[in-house]
Order: sequence, then structure tokens, then C-alpha cells
Amino acid sequence: MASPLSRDLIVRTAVELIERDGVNAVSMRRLAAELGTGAMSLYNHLPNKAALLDAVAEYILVGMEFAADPAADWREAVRSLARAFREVAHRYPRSVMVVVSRQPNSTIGMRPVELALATAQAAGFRGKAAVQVMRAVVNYVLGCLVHESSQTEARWAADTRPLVDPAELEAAGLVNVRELLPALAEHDSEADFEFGLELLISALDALPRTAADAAGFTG
Amino acid sequence: MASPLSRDLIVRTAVELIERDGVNAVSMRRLAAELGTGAMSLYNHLPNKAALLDAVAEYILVGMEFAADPAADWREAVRSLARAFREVAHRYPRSVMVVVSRQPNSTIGMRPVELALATAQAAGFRGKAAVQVMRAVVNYVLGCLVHESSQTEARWAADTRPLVDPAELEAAGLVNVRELLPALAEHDSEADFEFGLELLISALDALPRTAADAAGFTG
DNA sequence: GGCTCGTACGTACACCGTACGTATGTGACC
DNA sequence: GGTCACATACGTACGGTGTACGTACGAGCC
Repeated sequence: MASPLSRDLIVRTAVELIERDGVNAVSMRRLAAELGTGAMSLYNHLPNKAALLDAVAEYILVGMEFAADPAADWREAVRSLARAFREVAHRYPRSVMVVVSRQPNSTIGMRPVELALATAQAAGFRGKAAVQVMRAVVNYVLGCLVHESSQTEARWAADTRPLVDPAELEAAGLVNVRELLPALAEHDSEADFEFGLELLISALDALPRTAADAAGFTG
Repeated sequence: MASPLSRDLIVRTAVELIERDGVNAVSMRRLAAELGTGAMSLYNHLPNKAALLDAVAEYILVGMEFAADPAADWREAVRSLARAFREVAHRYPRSVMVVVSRQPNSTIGMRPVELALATAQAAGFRGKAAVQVMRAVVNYVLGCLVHESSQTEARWAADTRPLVDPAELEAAGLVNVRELLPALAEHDSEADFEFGLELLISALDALPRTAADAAGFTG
């Protein structure tokens, strides 16, 4: 064998394969062929396919790059964290659903959680409030990524954009959809993402704290 | 055949099967066996398995029950709408990911969009702003549902709760995770959901309008 | 009767995950 | 050097998958 077939190599190749041909194209045989080996050789490094996908999810999660400055304003930290999630999701667009659809069992996968909690505490939230704040932001970001992923995958499989017929909408009584169809059609995921994020940040800003010791809290 | 095997019956049975044994347990053979027929008979009513899953998604989407009072405060309408999403997700917990992971191609699937847009307009947002507001809330709700679904599925497959070792967290430098472990452990999905929802509503409330004609807008 | 047509059944194929048996190379100890 | 144990790779095989295709049967119509 040219390369000695390690767990890491297998996982990286799996990610490549997912990004190239989609999740459904990943099979042990196909992946092994990609690596120039037999399907069963993979099982020396991974117990089963589920473990492979778990490993893919972990690999991607670990690939997150946080540029958060701990000294910075917590609002900026929230933005930075949320964008880091989104950035990695854009780096591996077709693997997003793999990550999302399996809960992180590994300790290493908790690093984002750690940073998010640290930020929530920096914002002045303690205990259960910190957890709730984190979950609110994370759930929002998660929703955005799933939404974007769904669109991306659609574009990949897109024979044509269906783009419903206005007359049909009228008939179905969907007047608001029809009226706002141009606004619905132009998808600026970036702007949408930032809009909701700022919404949440401003709401958090206005929230009362148990202790007014939020870093950068000025009024 | 006892029952004449219609598309609707097939789809309903598929939903039952997903809820009972999970998405992975759904195969054309298994589903056909459930219906007391052969696998290939299903193809008289559905072109392929993807279409079946699309139909399942649509079936569930259509099953949403909106109790929104158009005359009510728009904030209450947002709550009602968001809860309707969550309620249907709880009614079909194991089918959530099926719905989420395929974009709605059908006109009928746009009914929630229609109501959400109507609510956004009732809140005083027009045009692109209305769409962005809707997307922000929808994405948040979506994230919550995916999160909850992930946990639900985990509980189904749960041999044991892994529940990481505090010492291990310490070693990995995840001090915040360790400190907030009790708060992280007690999952009150309901409370978390409502918390984030109120966060968004309050932020929307504080947002400037292009026209101050929001229904129930008093401040 | 015969014709068409929609529905159901059965077989067949290529592919899937993976259990299991086997080969091959490598380092440890005598 | 001999001969172990062991890790890694390969091959075969089994049961299951989606579905293409051929066949059969019944209802409606001439």
C-alpha cells in the first residue's frame, strides 16, 4: 500500500468523499476503493460504519477555528463563536448533517461548548442562566446551518429550481407568500444569519443579570 | 388484500414504522410486510423511496395544527406558531429529522411559511424585513427541534448515558463545562425553548419598524 | 369473446454492512 | 536462525437493500 491506512487517513478520505459525492455515496466498499484497499481492511481501524460517521463528525468539530479574543467584548465573542460554527459548516457543507444528526459523545467535541459557556459567563450569566443563554444561541446557529445545508444539498441535486407558481399560491390562499415571493427568492444566508444573531445579542444585552459583572458591561 | 393499498395508507404506515422502529428500520420490504403486501407493490403508488420520505415529511408538515388567533397580539401569534412546530415535532419525534433534512417542494408545505409571514407583517415588518424576521424565528425553532430530536434518538439508542467524567474534563481544560455540569445535565427542553423564544420576541419588540402599524404595538 | 389498463406479485441484479477465515509481514524472545 | 504472537490486509459469504423488469389477474368497455 502506498499509504499505511490509518484511522485518521480513513476519516479524512471519508470527508473528502462526502464533500465530493454526498453522504449517501459513502459506503465501506466505495471508501476502501478510494483508499486502494479492500472494504474489510477499514474494520481494523473502526468498529463499524456508525463509528466512521461519528469520527467524521468529530473530525469536523475539531476543525473549528476560534479566533475569539477573551479580552474582547462578550458580544464580539458571541459573534466570533457563531461565525466559527458557520465557517466550518461552509468548509464542509455536505457533512453538516452528519455532524448535526449525531450527538457528540466525545470530550473533544465539547470544546465549543466550553467556549460558549465561557462567553455566557463573560456576559454576566451564571449557572443555569448561562446554560440557557448558550443553548439559545447554539440552537439558533444550528437551525441556520441546517437550513443552509438543506439548500446547499438541494442545489447539488437540483435538476431545476421548482420555484412555485404564483397563480398556484393564489389558489392555495397563500397571499403573503405570493406577495413576498421576490424577498423569499433572494436568499442572502449571510445577511439572514447576521440579522438573527444581532437580534439575539441585543436581547441578551437587555436581559437582567444576577450579578452586574459582565465584561464590557457599560450600561 | 384487506385494505386496498393507497398512497396515503402507505405513507401513514411509514410514519408509524418510523416512530416505532426508527428511520433506519424503514425499507420498502419492511414497509410492504407491514402492509401485508410485496415490496414492489409500493412502486405503483410512489416512484421511489426518496419520494416516500418526501411524502412522509409533507404528511407531518400538513399535520401541524395552528391555533393562532389572527386578532391576538402578534407576540402571542409568534409563540403559538413556534409551539405548533414544536408540538408536531413531539407528536412524531423520530420523524423530525426526516422532515428537516429535505426541503419542502410542495405548495401545501408552505402553509407554515404563509402563517409566519402573516405574523411578521402583523408585527409591523414589511418586505425583506418580514422575511428576515420569519427566518430568524424559524431557524431558532428548527435548531431547537433538531437538538431535541438528537437527544430523543440518543435516549432510544441509549445503552447507558455516557455522561463524561469530571476529572477528564478538568484534564482537557474544560473548566466551564465541569463547573456547569449539573446545569448542563438537567435538560428542560421546554424551558430552554421558551427562554430563547421570549428572547427573540423581546428583540423583535425593540426593533424599529418602517411603519408603526404593528397590531398590538403600544410602545 | 377480446382489448386495454391499472394494480399486484415474483424474480433478479447490483450493492450494502459486516462476520469470519486466512494470508502476510514484523518484532520479540529463545 | 527459528518460532512465536500479533497487527494488518484480503477474500469469501450471508442476509438485507432499492428497484428494473416480466408476469398475472381483475375491471371496464367494445
